[in-house]
Amino acid sequence: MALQLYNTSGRRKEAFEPIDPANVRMYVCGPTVYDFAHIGNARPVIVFDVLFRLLRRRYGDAHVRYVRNITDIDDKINAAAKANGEDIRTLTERTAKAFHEDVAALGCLPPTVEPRATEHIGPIIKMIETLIASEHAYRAEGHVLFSVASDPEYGKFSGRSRDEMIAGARVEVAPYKKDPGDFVLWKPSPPDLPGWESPWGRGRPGWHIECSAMSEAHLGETFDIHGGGLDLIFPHHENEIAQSTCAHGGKQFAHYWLHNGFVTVDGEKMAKSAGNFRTIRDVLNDAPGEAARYAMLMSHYRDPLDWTGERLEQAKHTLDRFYLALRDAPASAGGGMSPEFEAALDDDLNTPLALAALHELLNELNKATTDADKARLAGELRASAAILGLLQRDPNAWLKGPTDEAAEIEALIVQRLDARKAKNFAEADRIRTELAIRGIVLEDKPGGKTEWRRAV
RNA sequence: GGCCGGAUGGCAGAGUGGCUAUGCAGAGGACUGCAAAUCCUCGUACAGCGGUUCGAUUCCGCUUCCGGCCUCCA
Repeated sequence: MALQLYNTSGRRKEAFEPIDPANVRMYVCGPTVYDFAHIGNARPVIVFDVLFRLLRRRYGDAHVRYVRNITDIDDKINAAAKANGEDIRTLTERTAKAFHEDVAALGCLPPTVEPRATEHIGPIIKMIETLIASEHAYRAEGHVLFSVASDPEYGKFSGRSRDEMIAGARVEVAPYKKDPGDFVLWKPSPPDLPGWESPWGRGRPGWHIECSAMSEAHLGETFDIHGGGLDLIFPHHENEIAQSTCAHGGKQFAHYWLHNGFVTVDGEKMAKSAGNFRTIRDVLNDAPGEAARYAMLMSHYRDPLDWTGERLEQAKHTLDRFYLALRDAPASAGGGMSPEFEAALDDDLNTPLALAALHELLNELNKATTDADKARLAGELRASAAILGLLQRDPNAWLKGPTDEAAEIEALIVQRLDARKAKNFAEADRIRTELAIRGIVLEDKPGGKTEWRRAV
């Protein structure tokens, strides 16, 4: 079955067909690096990582080009640097590094290219010049603005008319704008803030133009998939489309637009003022990244997701069950995705249904009686889960966790086995309880062997 | 005010015009010295009101409630 994706442009599922049948190009809006990333930022990174992995499986690793930018020039960055008394460059480097560590812990592959806005000032200026030359942009008091009136298609993507936008505008309109909807492509920058020389004086780019310029630089004028959070539909993506199509003589920008839903925490929108701001770091403190990833994939990417401690616990517990089965299965070579699993992902990345398919495999694996069946099912389970970025670790590493007391635990287990052989069950239970208090769970396997793992 | 998306069992969460996923928690059973893990069985949910239909949780309309966006935002 062919991959179906829900296209925000048109608001329906469509069969995915890349422009070049052999190569896929995808752009996803990345983070603005001014602070630690929160759990809401993690969602698009994980969701599009799953899509990246699925596309790589289909088209080959070398045939999927995934670009995710880093916005390292922005008002919030300037403000945060000032508040910290930190150099701007130091702040963005530090924050970008933290972001990389966080998403790596969540099991996300690095994108093919990770362009930075500050490294694309040349292409940005060039694109703005093109827009001015074709009268889609104009200069006003040191700024360069995009003229929404010059683009009859403006507003179509996000489904709003210009009248509505004006009527609904809740922000004071700068007096130099010809139209209240016009947005900044370039703005002046004072000497104490980052800026670049340009035909319009020293300044810096607006947020929207960065993505248009960087996607063109790394994917060309037209590419296949553009992703991001739901909140970016307007104005960010609407503006990107306007800039890129107008700069490219009306050529279509991205063919498929994918947007992930929002994450709330304990039922409420995350806000520092509400005290429910949850960074990826906070979450990684409570659980392994793989559990957080599983918890994220429990909901369909377009639906809202409420992040709770209970959800994370459940994810952790469920992964224990999978790794328990994998631990006891014979080593398996390769294997493919299960058909049910593949069909679920093909249907607009239905990860909850895909996880259900994984549970079917788990159940079969637990019931399998021959080594051949076990190896086959374990292989299929791992090969399927790999697309979700799950179940790729060594089961014992997952179940036992980092520990330097393994030898001591093993010794106690031997003592307990001796006691059991002597039918001294009181002593055997005493040792088991002692370990339980330390968070160690024992499992007596058939054949007199005892396994241990860390309790959830 | 405008535009969009939701409402499913104790919780999480798919899906479907009739055969009513999956996981967690819970109950009973098998296995076990007892456990743990695993397996088996069980609970019969689709916000409300109308309409279409032989039949609607699924399609249509209205109502209520919730969330997102309306130039900071994943």
